[in-house]
Amino acid sequence: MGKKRLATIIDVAKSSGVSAATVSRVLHGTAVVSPDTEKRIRAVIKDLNYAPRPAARQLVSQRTNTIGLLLPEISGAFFSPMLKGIEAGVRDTGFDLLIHSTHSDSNGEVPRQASRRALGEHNTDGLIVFPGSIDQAEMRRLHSVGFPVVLLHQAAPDGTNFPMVTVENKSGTLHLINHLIEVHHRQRIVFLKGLAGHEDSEWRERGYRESLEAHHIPWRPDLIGYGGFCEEGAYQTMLKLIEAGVQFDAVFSGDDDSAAGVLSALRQAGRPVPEEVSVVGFDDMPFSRYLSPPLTTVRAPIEKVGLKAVQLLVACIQEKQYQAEVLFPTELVIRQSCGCL
Amino acid sequence: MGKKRLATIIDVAKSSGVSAATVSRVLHGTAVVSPDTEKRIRAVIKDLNYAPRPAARQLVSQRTNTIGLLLPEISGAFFSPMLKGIEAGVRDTGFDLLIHSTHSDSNGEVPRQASRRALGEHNTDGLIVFPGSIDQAEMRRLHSVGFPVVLLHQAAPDGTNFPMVTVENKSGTLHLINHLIEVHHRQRIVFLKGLAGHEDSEWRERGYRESLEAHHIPWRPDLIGYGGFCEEGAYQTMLKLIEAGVQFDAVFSGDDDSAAGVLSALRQAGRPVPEEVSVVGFDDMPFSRYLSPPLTTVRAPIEKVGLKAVQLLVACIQEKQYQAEVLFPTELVIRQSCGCL
DNA sequence: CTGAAAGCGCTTACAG
DNA sequence: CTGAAAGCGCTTACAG
Repeated sequence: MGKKRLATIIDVAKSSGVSAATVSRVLHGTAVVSPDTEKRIRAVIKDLNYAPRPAARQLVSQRTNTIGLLLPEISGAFFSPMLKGIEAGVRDTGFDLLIHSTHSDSNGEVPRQASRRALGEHNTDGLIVFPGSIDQAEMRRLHSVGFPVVLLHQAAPDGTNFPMVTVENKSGTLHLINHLIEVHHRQRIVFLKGLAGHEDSEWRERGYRESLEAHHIPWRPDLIGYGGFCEEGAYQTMLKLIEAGVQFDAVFSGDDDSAAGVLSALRQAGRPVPEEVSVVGFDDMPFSRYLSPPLTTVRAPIEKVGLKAVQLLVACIQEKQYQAEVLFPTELVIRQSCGCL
Repeated sequence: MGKKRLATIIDVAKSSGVSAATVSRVLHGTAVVSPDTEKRIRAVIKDLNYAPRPAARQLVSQRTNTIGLLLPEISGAFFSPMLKGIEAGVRDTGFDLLIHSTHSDSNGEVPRQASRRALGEHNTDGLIVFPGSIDQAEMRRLHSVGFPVVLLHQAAPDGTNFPMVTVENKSGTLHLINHLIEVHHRQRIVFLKGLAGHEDSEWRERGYRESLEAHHIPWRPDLIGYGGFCEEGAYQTMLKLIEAGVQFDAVFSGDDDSAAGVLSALRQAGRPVPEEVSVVGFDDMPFSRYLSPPLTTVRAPIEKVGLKAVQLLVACIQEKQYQAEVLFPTELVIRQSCGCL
């Protein structure tokens, strides 16, 4: 029950009657070892339940074999598949995954200087960075010291050329809005945007505008609202739009989380979907097909984004070739909230 | 742009004209250092962008200052608040968080021997363990070597006394089913369970049975189905029940994820909720209030569970007092899917 | 095929 | 208040 001292490579070496160097060699397959001794050593390793201490390896190899994930906060349905993809990538490549949220602590304190150091060159070999988790100055510093970083759903800031991975937001939205206009003859389409600087939101807004323009539908500022890419924000905004008497026949909520809020507000206001109002989202989350009515949306392969980000980062770390930017294609998923079937 | 060698404590010491020991002292506040030298050292640290290498610290201190999180797979709405709580706890206590999913890799391979070693005594000071991520033999081994572990939503296996944290499943369900029976006069209540061995599911089933018994309602095997605590499983099962002609006037879906599937199936089958069928869930996820109709459910403070788990684990690690078991109270949240309002 | 030795970057008694 | 020295557990040339 008391803590047992962990076996070290020296323990294994002694029990096997060899030197630590030889044990190290069988551990890494880094040199030929006679079959006999190898077998003996492996038996002892198992017997002693020996596992190399990463700390010691890190110190001598100057590599941590660890990837850091930096995020502003953990929330939204989006987060889960993203992490799932990242975790899968990390597992495939044999790296460890260290996670840190730069959000305020549970007492609501803002992060101090110390937290800037939570993840960095001292404890990881590279970083995957969510939008909003570190500022541009830190990104530039990381870039200037040549530290591997890959960006998720955001472009590299000026002065850096970090690779980034995201999804085809603009064309995905374009097809989505085209569908609303061409098939369902919608003309007054609300768009609910995210926070200023939210790049997914910005690209989706561009797709929205381009579709309107292509169909010679005037762009109306009163149809643009803030949804915050979350249920509550979208819900509140829709209630206000309705109360303000804004006329609309469709809503593109920005993403699927907020589509749930939109649907809820419309239901509460007695506006039948899709008969009177079409509602569409973006992402195609697991719950989206189970909304009422089932949500027409754009499928974004978020798990793949996470997986790819790890692969790019590992390529950076290993100084191999890698793509500077990968944009995963998105796909229109037609269900019933738009008015189809 | 090339990789710069990171500053070491020796670099700081030299630039400050002191020894490494003194630098170490100001870093830890572990001894009084003259104000002058301290100020000088701090300036150099900042100037050189020095951060201590955890690997070196770990090696000498024999502590990793990191907590490991072991999970079977990342999915479900449940996961996000749980991780959020864990991350908050870890941040508050100054530990790092290493995450590993024991799920098959992205090629569908089953985990090999190696992955048993992904997280353990060699690279963490303690483990938070999700159900299904490690087997009982490994738990017993961990226990026998005195390694700190806290269990989430599962009881400690025989032969171990690891602390566990979860929520009041049984009484929460009891109140939920009582509400259905007493207020809405439901008599034929479907229960959708999770996988065999899923302890939350088992406790909820007990609460369900106790409520029925207390109201002298016979327990009917044909009303028990498998929902798997996920949208799809619940959806399919409901479709089958309906097709089989099973009579029911309410559904307790097991959790909120599956409630979305139930609602969807019922809608598709043309069974109005809540007029003809009451539907209730468990967890109170962010999306639940936005379902149609808004879901009556039981609020489970999952984020608190995660936070508490970290606190218990840290107490174990620091050999302080800790509770052997913490059960967070749950609370009935009445919305409209049960038939209220 | 194998071992002795140096060294990775830190902390911690031990002296002073 | 401060420094010299040992040592944490490993890997890696260097010899043989």
